[in-house]
Amino acid sequence: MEYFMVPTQKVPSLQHFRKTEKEVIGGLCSLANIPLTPETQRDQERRIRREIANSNERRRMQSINAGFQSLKTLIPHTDGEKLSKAAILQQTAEYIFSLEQEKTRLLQQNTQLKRFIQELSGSSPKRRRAEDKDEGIGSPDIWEDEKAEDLRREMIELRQQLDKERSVRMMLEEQVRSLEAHMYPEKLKVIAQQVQLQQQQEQVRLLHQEKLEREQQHLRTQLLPPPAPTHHPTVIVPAPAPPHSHHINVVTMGPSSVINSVSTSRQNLDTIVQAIQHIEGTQEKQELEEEQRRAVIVKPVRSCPEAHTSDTASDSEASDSDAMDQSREEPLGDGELP
DNA sequence: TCTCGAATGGGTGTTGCTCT
DNA sequence: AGAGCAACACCCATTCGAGA
Repeated sequence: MEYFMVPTQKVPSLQHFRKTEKEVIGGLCSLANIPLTPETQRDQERRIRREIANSNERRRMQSINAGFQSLKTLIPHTDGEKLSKAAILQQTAEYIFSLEQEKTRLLQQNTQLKRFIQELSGSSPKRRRAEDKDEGIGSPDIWEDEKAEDLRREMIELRQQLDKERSVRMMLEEQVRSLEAHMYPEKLKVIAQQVQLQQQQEQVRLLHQEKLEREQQHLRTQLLPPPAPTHHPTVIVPAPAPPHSHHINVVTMGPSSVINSVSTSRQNLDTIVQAIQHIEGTQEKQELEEEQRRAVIVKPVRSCPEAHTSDTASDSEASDSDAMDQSREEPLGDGELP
């Protein structure tokens, strides 16, 4: 209200106005030879008060009109368009309403863009959680996304661990072979070479199978169309565990288990010991120990839940890798970049 | 003293009718 | 069809009295 008030300094002071009015009225009365009786004096004062009130009312109306003009400049309208006071009020209300709707729309857009940026930059779930909390816009979709993100990260960690274990295994096997060459006589070497050959064949088969896997996966990713981007949460459902194969003759290294890594190295040592025992003619005892050894080696593999992601050369490998691929690909499906 | 609502009068545009 | 006119509606400014 005060904002639109007419500046008071431009308006003459009330006392001055009243004094001037009195003087003017008195002068007019004297000019018209009208006697200044008490009644006429009261009428004059009453009229003067009325005039003052009217003047104030005019100023008030002027301030109201100034406010309407200010509103008119704020609302969208064509130049020269005539707008009544009622129209100004109605259009102002409509304009404010549309601005509020626009604000809501922009806020939603901002939220979506922020989420998209977070997915692109791969920010940590904790940070995202904190940011969402700050905005107060947390939704179940975000929590599902975070679950998927966690699973994906866990999968990557397992992969890295697998690579590390593989390198350790190769190193240990190399050490065993060098020790073997130094320690054992020529007779043992033949047997050791046989065992080694068997292991190499096994490794070749492993590598071949891995290669096939990769090719299949590559084909799947090429043939399957990328999932349409959606804001629905992607829930990763673990693939059903394949039936455990009982091919215990082939003992290979589990991909993501330290236990399996140790078992394979131990297997190599056992194989050498077995060869020595074979030379010493303890054939029956060796077979007994062989049975025990296999039991020891196989048990941890079968009991370990991570065996599902194993790269063993068993029949269940394809299913395992499928499960792995499924859980690896799904988080990427929801418009997420690798 | 200020604010507010009602009443009033003037200006302007629209509409319906009549007349030419 | 177009001009003229009365009625009407709308908007606005002003006045006035009541009340906080």
